[in-house]
Amino acid sequence: MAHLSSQQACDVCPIRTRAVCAHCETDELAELEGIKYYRSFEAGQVIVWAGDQMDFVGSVVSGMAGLTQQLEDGRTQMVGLLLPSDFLGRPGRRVAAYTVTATSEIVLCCFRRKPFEALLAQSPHLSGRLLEMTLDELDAARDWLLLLGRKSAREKIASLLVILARREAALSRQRPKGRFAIALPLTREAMADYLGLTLETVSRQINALNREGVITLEGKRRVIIPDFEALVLESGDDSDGGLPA
Amino acid sequence: MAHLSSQQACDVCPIRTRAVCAHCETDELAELEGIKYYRSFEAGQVIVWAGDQMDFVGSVVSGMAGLTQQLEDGRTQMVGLLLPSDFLGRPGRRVAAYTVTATSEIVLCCFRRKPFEALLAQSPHLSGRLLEMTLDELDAARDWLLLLGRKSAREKIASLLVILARREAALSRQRPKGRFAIALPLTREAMADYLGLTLETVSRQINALNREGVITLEGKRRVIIPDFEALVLESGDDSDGGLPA
DNA sequence: GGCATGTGTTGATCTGCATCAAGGTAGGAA
DNA sequence: TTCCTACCTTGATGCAGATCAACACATGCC
Repeated sequence: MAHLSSQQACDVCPIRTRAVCAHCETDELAELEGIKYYRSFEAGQVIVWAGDQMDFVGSVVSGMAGLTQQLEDGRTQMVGLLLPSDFLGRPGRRVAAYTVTATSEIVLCCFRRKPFEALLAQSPHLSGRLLEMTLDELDAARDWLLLLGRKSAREKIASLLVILARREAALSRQRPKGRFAIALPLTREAMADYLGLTLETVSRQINALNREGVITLEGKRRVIIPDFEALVLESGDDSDGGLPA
Repeated sequence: MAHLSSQQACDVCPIRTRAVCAHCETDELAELEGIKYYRSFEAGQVIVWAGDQMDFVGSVVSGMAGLTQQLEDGRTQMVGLLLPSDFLGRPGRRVAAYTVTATSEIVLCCFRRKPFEALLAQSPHLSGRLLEMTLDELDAARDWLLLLGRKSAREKIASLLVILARREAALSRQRPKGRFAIALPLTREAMADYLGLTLETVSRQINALNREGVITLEGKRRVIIPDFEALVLESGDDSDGGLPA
C-alpha cells in the first residue's frame, strides 16, 4: 500500500527549483508547507484510478509514474510521463481523468486540493508557474504526437531513450553529451504502452540497438549511451531539445 | 496574402463566451479592444512558420487551422487543431514552435504580444481562463495520443468526425445527437496528417463508412451523420465527450 | 528443494496500412 | 471551348510491426 513518508523542509527539496513551487517566496512556501504531505508508492502500484475522486494534487519528488488511458477492449496507451518535478492532478477538477501508475518506486509531495486551489487563486507565482508547466507539457505532448503518428519503431525507442537522458541530465542542470548512462524505470510493457507498440517489438528494437552498438545494455534496466549524438540521430529529429545553450 | 479585416465590437463577437477573453469584465475588454486587430487567411495559406518571430497571439473567430510538425525527411504530423474560440500562440515565447496553416478560410482576432502579456500578468480573469484552456488542450492532446497510438484507421476517421461534430455543436451550446450534418474543412491530405495515415487510406476509409451507411457523403467536403451514436461506436471509445449533461 | 509468477527474449506467421501507380472530376484561366 | 491544376479515388503489391507461441531467467513462497 501507499505509505506516508515523513515531512521534509522545502529548502532542502531536490525539486525546489523546477516544481510548481519554483517561483514561490518564503511566505508562500510556508503556506504550502502547511498543506503538504509525502506519500510513496512501490513500482506497479496504482496511485489514482481514472474516475476516482481526487482530494490532492502534487509533485513528483523522485521516481516515475505514467498516466494511462484505455479503450474498452483493453488497448492501453500511456499519455503522460511523470518524472521528478512534474505536477500531478488538475486544479479545479474533482475527478481524475487518467489512471496514474507508479512505474518505479516513487515519492510524491502532495497538497490538499481545496487549500491548494485557494492559494493558486491568490498567488501569481504559483499560478504563473503552473501555466508555464502546463504549456511545457502541451509541447511535450505534441512532440509525442509526432512520434506516435510518424516514427518507426526504432526511432520511437531511440526517442524515448533521448527523453529519459535529457530529463535525467536536466535534474543536475546539464545537457547530455557524449557518453551517458541512464536507468530505465519502466518494464518493456510500459515502454510499449508509451510508444504505441507491442512489448515484443520493444524488446526486439532495444536488442537491435544493443547489437549495433548504438546503446549498451547493462542488465535489463540500465543503458549506457556511448555516443549521445548518435542516438539522437537514430531518433529521427535532430532538434537540440529546446534547452537554452 | 493575409488580409486585415475591419474592427468589430467584442460584445457581438461569436466566440465571446468561450475564448480567452470569456471571463473578462468590461474594463478588461476595453483594454483588449485597444490592442486587437483582425486578420483573415485563405484556405492553404501559412499563418506562421515554425521558427519565425511571432509578434501576436490571438483567437480563432471562424474557420480552421492546423499546427504542424515535421521530421527532416518530410514526414508531417498535425499536432493541433485550431477551431473557433481556440487560442493561438504562447505568451512568453517569442518564436513560433509550430507551423500554423489555415485549412479553410479563417478569421483571427489578434492581440499584440507585449501588451497582451502585460495584461495577462495583471488580470486573473485572463490568466485563469488561459490556464483552463491550456489544460483542456492538454486533455485533447492526450486523447489524440490514444488515437494515434492504438486506434485502427477506421476508428481514427470516425473519431475525427465525432470531434468535428462535437465542436460544431458546442458553438451553439448543444451536443450532437441522432442525425447531424457537418462540414469537413480539411483536405484528405490534412486529415491524413492529423490522423497519422496516408491520404489514400483516409479516402478508402471514408468511402467505406459511406458505403456501409455509417455516414453519407454530400460532395467531398460535407458529411451527413444519420446516427451520431452509431458513429461514436465506430470510434472505439464510448465516452460521452466529457461535456456536462 | 520445487513451484508459481513476473519479466524478458526469440522465432514463425499474418495482416493492416503504406507504397506505387493510374485515372477520374471539378473549377479556374485563357 | 480546352487545358491545367488541385483534389480525390481505386487497384496491385510489399513490408513493418502485430500476433501467436515457446522458452529463459530471476525472485519469492511453500
